[in-house]
Amino acid sequence: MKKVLDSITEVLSQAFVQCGYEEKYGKVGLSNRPDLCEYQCNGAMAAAKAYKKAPVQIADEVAAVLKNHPLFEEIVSVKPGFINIKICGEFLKNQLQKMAADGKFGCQIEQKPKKIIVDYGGANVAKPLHVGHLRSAVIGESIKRIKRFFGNQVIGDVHLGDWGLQMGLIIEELHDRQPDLVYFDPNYQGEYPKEPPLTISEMEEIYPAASIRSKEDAAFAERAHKATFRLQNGDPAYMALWKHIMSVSKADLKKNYDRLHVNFDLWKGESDAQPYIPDMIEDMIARNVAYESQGAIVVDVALDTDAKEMPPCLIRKSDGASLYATSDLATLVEREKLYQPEEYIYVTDKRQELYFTQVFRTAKKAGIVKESTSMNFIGFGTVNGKDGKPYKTREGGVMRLENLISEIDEAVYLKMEENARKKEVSLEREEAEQIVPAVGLSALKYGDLSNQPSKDYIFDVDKFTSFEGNTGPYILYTIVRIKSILNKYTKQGKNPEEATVFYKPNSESEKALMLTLVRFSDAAEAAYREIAPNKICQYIYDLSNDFNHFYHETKIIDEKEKEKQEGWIALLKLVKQVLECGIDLLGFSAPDKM
RNA sequence: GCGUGCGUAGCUCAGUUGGAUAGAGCGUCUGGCUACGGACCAGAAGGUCGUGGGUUCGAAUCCUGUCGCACGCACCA
Repeated sequence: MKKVLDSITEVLSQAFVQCGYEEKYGKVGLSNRPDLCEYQCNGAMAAAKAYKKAPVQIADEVAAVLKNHPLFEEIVSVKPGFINIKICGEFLKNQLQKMAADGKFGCQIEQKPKKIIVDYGGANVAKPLHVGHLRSAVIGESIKRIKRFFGNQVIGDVHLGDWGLQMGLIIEELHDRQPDLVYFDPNYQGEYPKEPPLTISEMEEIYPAASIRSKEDAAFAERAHKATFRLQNGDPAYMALWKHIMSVSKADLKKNYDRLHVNFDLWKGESDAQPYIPDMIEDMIARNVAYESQGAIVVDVALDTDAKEMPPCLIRKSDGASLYATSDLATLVEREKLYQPEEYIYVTDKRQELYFTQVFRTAKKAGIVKESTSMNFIGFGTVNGKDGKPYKTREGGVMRLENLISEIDEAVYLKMEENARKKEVSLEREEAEQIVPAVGLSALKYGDLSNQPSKDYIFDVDKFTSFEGNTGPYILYTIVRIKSILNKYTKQGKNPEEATVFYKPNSESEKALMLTLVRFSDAAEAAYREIAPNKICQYIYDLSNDFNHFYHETKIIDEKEKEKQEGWIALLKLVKQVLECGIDLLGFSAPDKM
């Protein structure tokens, strides 16, 4: 469906041509003076120079031509040379009618859908999720949903850290605690047990303990390194143990990600890439892409155009061990073999930008990834506390994600309790248990996503969980309120489903709401194009505000005129759908009550 | 040292890619609402866009000098 801006631009462009100017000057944008107009065209000022005429004169000519055009309620030229436009309510009404019938609310879906792999999450097996994992999960999930909304085939991969030193640490710690386990008996020949030798809560305790111990006890650290090495060389006992650790940990991670409404299509990890490493490195050396330098194997990735120094990409350490880059490249080998995506998006901490530039260049130079494949790095900033420093626990330790969520949920619960007290109703425990996580999640995700991904932001529980202002709960509240009105309408014995015909705007606030509504596709497309979920937040916040403004001065349920009331119900439904669509793109959903 | 990013209201952030009087929220101040659609609404105060220069009809936005902060600069992930 054609967008409002395009329709107006088309008309303006024709008018410019008719007056003897180039078509390109007819470009129309949103007004930045809503008090004066809804849309504006600045082309007359640009044209003034080219045609050596006063801008006002040009604007006057164009506005005169369009004076009685049916699309406009008003079109005037003003002082320096702006053309100010208000569009006709009837046209707006028809536009909404089309928008409501369009499954994507007027968004232009990708003509040629792409296959895209989004690499996000980055959890480490056996280690608890912490604040650092929050942004990757939240931003990555939203990006995945946005890309998918525009028709692409998107594969989300958690890309677990499942092959590192933490495995050796756990194995050795377990060895010391339960030396009788068959995994540690060198003479054992039988099948290894199907039941895991440890639970998730044991593992949660064992890993940090082992990690601390390795820093104080050099001999233990050495043993852990050796165990890791043994595991990576396929020792059957350790492999059996590793599989148990994996399954226990994955189940727990899944549970935690589910709570965040973060769903991965693939649960691949570094270990999956290991089989590809030897051939890959050999091939890169054989084709002179990689070479030896100071005992290590490296790939030159510097370009003449680089302003900054670009160190070579290391793919094998001088001691023969592989690195993060090795595993990332081998992962690409596997992904190309299995999926051949046309685009990659990595969502990680922005401090890794240089590193990923190296990996991307290496992948292309080595021919692992085609030149035409786009490889994007979305780097996010740090989650800080109110002091502007990385968010920590009160004791100064790493903040676990679980605790962060509990902190938010607790704040939400207290607010709900307080509100219930004000209204003098009691808060049903069962109801609260359903609502609190939903509201908490909106607070957490909206608080994160409303910032630009690349910027650091301050994690402020009070601000995020506030039911007022630019927050997740405020958006949810708006949706819940609409649901409540629709319920009331149903209780009058009417069916909201039958209210499908829009009514032309008859108040300023109603028109403002409609104008914001038709802007959805612009906001969503900008978010899509720029990989910027914060644009969705900005938009749904505007829409919520416009809606609240409108409903405040409109008595919908008491309206006697049937057509008008039905038009409003249709409008409400569309606002609700668009808001729900918006929060779904952000990765959360609204409860029925709150 | 080299490089990258960022400096916008007391605080947290926007700013449609060069347009009119730089916008929101929180906080502060004033007013409305005994309401189950008020977790809201109306209004006020608050700014030399870090700072100096340049480009042009026009700059928070582009170029440049400078100050401050954060981050990164091959065998960690």
